[in-house]
Amino acid sequence: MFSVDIPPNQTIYIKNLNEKVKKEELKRSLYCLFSQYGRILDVVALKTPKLRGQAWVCFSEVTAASNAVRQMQNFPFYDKPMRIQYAKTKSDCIAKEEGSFVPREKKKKQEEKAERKRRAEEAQQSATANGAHGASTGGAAATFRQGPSAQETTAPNNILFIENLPHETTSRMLEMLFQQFAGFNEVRLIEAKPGIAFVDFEDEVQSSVAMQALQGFKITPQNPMIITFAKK
DNA sequence: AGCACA
Repeated sequence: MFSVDIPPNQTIYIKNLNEKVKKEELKRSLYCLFSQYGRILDVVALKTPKLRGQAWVCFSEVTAASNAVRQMQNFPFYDKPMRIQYAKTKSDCIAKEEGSFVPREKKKKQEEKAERKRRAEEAQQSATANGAHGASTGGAAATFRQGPSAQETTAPNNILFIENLPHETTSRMLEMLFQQFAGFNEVRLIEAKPGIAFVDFEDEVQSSVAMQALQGFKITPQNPMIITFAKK
């Protein structure tokens, strides 16, 4: 029942992604988010009906994938907790690095499988009028730590207030994290007060997107960042 | 829920 029965893989499979996010942005955000665990070789996301809301992130090391699976499990990403497993098969980009890549066409079995699946789905669709069991357990939420919901007490602002940063944080590092979001302007570290920063966006909608996406992001395992709107 | 590589 648990996803543990999938053997470790250099590639992680992520589902329950927010389907409203555009593909390119999604890939960039995932890249940025997961690059803390190791070198990323590729990020794959498709918007086809069967594959939207899912993505694959290919690491150069299995250990990186393992850490990502554990530590980013249920991470709130664009408002939805990510569900992460190892991928079931080897990614093409990995096979290419190993030199074991075979352009897909020798794989008749998979094609047959796919067609059988397709037929089964068609048959099901004709009989599908129901089918929704909301089993979203907010249960194991202790696997990641999120900042307090102080954003409820502060009005939206185009400026974000970041705290709980490791003291070694540089503005370069924060830029790498935040510049992927539309409307990003600049990062300001406060030398007098290490551990906090301000991040400017064009408007509060864009700052909100970044806040949601990076809330709880850990630059080090001990430092989930707490993001709130700056006070006016 | 859904495991691909356009």
